[in-house]
Amino acid sequence: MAKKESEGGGGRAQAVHRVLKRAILDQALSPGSKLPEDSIGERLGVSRTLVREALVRLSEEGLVELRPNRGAVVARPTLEEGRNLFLTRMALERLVVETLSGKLTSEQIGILSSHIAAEEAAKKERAPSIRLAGEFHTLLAQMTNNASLIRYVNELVARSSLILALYGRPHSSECAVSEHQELLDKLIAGKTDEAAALMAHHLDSVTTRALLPTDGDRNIKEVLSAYAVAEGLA
Amino acid sequence: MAKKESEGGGGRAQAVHRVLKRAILDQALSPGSKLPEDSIGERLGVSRTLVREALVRLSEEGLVELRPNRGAVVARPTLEEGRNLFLTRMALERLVVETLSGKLTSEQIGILSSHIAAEEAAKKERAPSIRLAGEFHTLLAQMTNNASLIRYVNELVARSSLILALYGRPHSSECAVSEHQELLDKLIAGKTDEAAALMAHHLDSVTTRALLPTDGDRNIKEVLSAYAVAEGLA
DNA sequence: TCTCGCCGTTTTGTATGCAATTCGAGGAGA
DNA sequence: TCTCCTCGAATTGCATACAAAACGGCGAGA
Repeated sequence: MAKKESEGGGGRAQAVHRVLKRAILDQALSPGSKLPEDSIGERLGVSRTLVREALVRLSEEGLVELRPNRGAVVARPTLEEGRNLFLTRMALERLVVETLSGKLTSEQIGILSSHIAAEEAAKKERAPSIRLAGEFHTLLAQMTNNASLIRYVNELVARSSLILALYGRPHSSECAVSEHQELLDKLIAGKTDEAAALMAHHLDSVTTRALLPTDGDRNIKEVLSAYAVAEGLA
Repeated sequence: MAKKESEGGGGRAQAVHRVLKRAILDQALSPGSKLPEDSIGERLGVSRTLVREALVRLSEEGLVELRPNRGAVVARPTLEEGRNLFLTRMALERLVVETLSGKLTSEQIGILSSHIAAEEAAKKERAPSIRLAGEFHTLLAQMTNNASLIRYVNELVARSSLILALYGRPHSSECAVSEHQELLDKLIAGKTDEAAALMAHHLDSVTTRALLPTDGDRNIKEVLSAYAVAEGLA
């Protein structure tokens, strides 16, 4: 009964997919990074065929951009795509809380509570805390038992990491852990509307706190100012 | 400027993908049909490699089930997945109408109106009318300019066809054309809440009218009764 | 100095070949 | 007759080979 392979899924293509996805979400591969089939396959000990399959999957999930004849890169969503993405997230996560409100089992509550504790513990380290914050949302989605909802929330949460990597403020704690705790309380209490409002506020604050400041104009200025100094242009 | 290829996308892999997707949505390939790589490739004049890529894409979209070592088949969502799917659809399409309400340009109104006219005209033919009804929803989503929203609505609408193919009543006109017209009217008038309610009702009626009747119990009984008669058992 | 175009290198696109697995049809044994 | 086993055919999993396209450097010409 023991599995020979290190892990789940099916074949090695899935494994490649998981490796790349993980690397992207950890920002070991940052948006815009090239993903050459050859070197990836060589490094992972598989042929280009499998790397290709993994890249196709990732592109379907929106984590990778496949440019015909020009190779794959880690996706670089625009700021507007980012905002739209959070709009979509909000619509879906509202469904999540509506589905879950007042219906959490004690086992589920335990899982969520300990997850929040883990978030609290990891608050100081940037990379893990980002991942854990995302996982809280996917964990919630998981509990709905709604396959399509789960898939989409997963994708959106994953892509949110990209957005935050690109446009997020360096020090914004993307998800205030306390908000997760509050949300959980409302869900347990079955206060659906309040929970939904909280979720909306929670996601909205991410976009305004971490994303908005300030609309790309500032980014351009920042970028240019660095060059200006280097060129002695004030 | 004239394209050599018959259509859009990029390479031939996308073309294969489109062909298969179209065939599935037209129910030329019905749920459960086997999709052997080499016969498809042979028929389409491409190698298994490209068919494989297309199948991977389709499986990511949820239209095809990829069974390791056992080939691909057209997906057969369960009834429960179906219901959940419509729940998800409702959440997303609510966002669509909220986004669009009161903001349709006259050009867009024209497009939608003529589409509704086309639906009306094709009302009698089963296959095209199903496709057109779906396209109305994807058309609306398209107009939001929200990339992720568009993608998900597209996927969900496509999968809805599968659901209806599997569990839909033979004669249920899945989307009453008049409801599309009403919805459009509300959107133009900017009556957001009414439009949202209408959309909710519209989708809900699909699940209850076409899907619910009646919860699988009846299906089992029906199926068994046929066999019973054949065996002289009542 | 700047631009354009040529050509070698690198990377992707696609087909094909071989090994591994599954499926199904007999056939032996009970 | 039923079950289980074996073996061959069909199909997938994966690697590799070759063709085509893009990238980059270099030199010619303005």
